[in-house]
Amino acid sequence: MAVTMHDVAHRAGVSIKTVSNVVNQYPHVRPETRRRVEEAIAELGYRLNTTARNLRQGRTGMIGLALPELSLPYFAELADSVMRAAEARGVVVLIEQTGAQRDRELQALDSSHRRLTDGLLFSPLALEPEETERLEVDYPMVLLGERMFGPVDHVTMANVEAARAATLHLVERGCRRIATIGAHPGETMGSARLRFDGYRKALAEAGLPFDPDLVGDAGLWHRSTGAEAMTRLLDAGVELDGVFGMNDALALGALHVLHTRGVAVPHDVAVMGFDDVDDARYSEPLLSTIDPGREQIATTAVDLLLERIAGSQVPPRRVVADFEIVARESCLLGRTVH
Amino acid sequence: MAVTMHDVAHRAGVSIKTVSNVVNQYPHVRPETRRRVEEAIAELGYRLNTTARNLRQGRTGMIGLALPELSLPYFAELADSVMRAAEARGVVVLIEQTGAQRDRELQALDSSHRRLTDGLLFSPLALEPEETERLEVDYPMVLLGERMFGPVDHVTMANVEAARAATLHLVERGCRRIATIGAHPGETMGSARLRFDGYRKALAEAGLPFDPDLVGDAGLWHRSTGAEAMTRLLDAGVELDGVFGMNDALALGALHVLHTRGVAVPHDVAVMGFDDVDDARYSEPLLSTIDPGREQIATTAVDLLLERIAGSQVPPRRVVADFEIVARESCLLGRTVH
DNA sequence: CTGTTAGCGCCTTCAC
DNA sequence: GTGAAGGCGCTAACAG
Repeated sequence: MAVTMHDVAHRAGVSIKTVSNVVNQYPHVRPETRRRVEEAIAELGYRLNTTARNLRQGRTGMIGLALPELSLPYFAELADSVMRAAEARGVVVLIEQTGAQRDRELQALDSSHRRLTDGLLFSPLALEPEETERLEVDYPMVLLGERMFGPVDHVTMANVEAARAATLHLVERGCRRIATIGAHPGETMGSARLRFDGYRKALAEAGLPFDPDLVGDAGLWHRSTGAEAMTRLLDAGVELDGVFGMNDALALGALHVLHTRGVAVPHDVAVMGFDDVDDARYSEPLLSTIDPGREQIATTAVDLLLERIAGSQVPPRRVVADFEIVARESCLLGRTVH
Repeated sequence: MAVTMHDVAHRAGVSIKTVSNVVNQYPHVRPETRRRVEEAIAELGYRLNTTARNLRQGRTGMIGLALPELSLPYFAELADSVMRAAEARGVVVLIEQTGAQRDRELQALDSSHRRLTDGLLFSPLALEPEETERLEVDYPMVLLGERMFGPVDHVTMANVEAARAATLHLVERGCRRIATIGAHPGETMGSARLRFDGYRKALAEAGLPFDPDLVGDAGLWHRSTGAEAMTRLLDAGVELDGVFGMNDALALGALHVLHTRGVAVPHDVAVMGFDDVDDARYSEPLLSTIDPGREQIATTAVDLLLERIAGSQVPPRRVVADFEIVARESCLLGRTVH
């Protein structure tokens, strides 16, 4: 069977408690004793039994991460960041996919995984704002994303501000007819609505008129839907010199179409995305975009959750991550007609 | 504190063992007793403590999945399939990223996660074939991918055969000058080499000459590198009427360039990818590709691993998944000059 | 600084 | 068909 602390203690000629002290970095152990124990550990190939520790301590050392889909680049990269942040703090992440389906999101709140984790990072996409009471669960939880505002900690992007900044960035580069792609008409919250609001805000501030003809709807935020929306705009003959894609996939789809149609980017049309997904570093031309602070979101969310797990009872907090404009080729300066 | 079996037993007026029997679907429980226990469970909101069960049973009910990166679409979708397969079998998946770095791959073999999992599904990308002895670990493991052939169970794609089939598919559609993109010159194993071998095999069978000018190298298998390779081929003025991308990202990058250059797909050039990634369903035109049997790979790998965990001592097995040609628009028939 | 004791919540063994 | 006892490997509390 597996080597236990008992075996190590026996071998090192100490008690089991001393072994525990060494393993747990308890400071008051005589160096000589510590050495003997460490030697025994090495010789026996001992490895701590996490399950036993967890049972004893009443925690599992794991946190859950429930997200729509790993195959959506933003979430894959978010998962990456969360795992890194968690690792740095000594906890392990258990990922769960909800497929952005309402019932599976509800299920995640009550799945068997909840018995295996000390808390949950929850990124819902389908739950409705009216269902916030479902978020009143009896375990620590931190919400990610824009979707809900229940009585729990919440880490979110500066959607409005960042979209505004992206649009203004295009204005500063000389754009006067700026289209946006990815709108969800009728939506009252959620990223599409918030980013659209930021876009309009920027136009207003810049003294540019809002033109509904410059708005490209796109339900799913994929390359293909971005390409379709861009195609519709071009086919409609709308005059434009800038495009703000509400995420990078949409913007990349738009870039693709512009290329195909012989529209020079950034010379004729400048393009901004949103998310700073890995792909944006590999496009032609390189896509300018918004870094929404994914790292910060991940580390903050993990920290808030760990505080709750540690027993913090402060009122629900709301953290908005810092964003940054990532200026690349697709909206280089110097494109303006002087 | 949490509700325990003891509480339930007390409430139902039975012993703790009876509760355990009910919870574990033990058949010989009087219906009346079962009902009483189930009632008590519901009333108290009892949930089994998995940690305690795991400690007692000496297993964790979790399996590890170590893969290069979730942000690579193929692996994100593989993770998805593995999680589904595992769920159906009542086990939970713990994902770990290695970044395709040799040291982190080695680390994964010995990380703290190993104490939390009953076994490991390991998909290395950087380890060298000479290092197969590192795979002789003291826990159940199943290898995924082409990279290594150590003394462990291995589930792999039919790389050579599928690449051959993809290339022949282009031949059947009338292609005579078929380029391939994604080659890794000098590689002796790994997907790039195997798929290249399949490509050459198909050419030979079809009686077509192999022309080194039709081979586009690409170290990383991204859209951008695919686009670059395609650009180099076109710029070199090589005559071609078909392209086999060694994965979908490469093929999608090539599609993009062909579009930009005004080359009609599939009319002038037919294109095949490999992997059947989600994106292939959203491109313009839709990308024909190879479904390498990801679902089958996932379910088989999970099954093999669970057999090992259950104690199976049979010699290492090697399973090659079935593949399928997914014919979409990018290589439609009727493009041939008759 | 180190040893002893007593469980964490569950399942297995063996009675009854 | 059900109950009682013991222990999985570890750590918290308290001695010494």
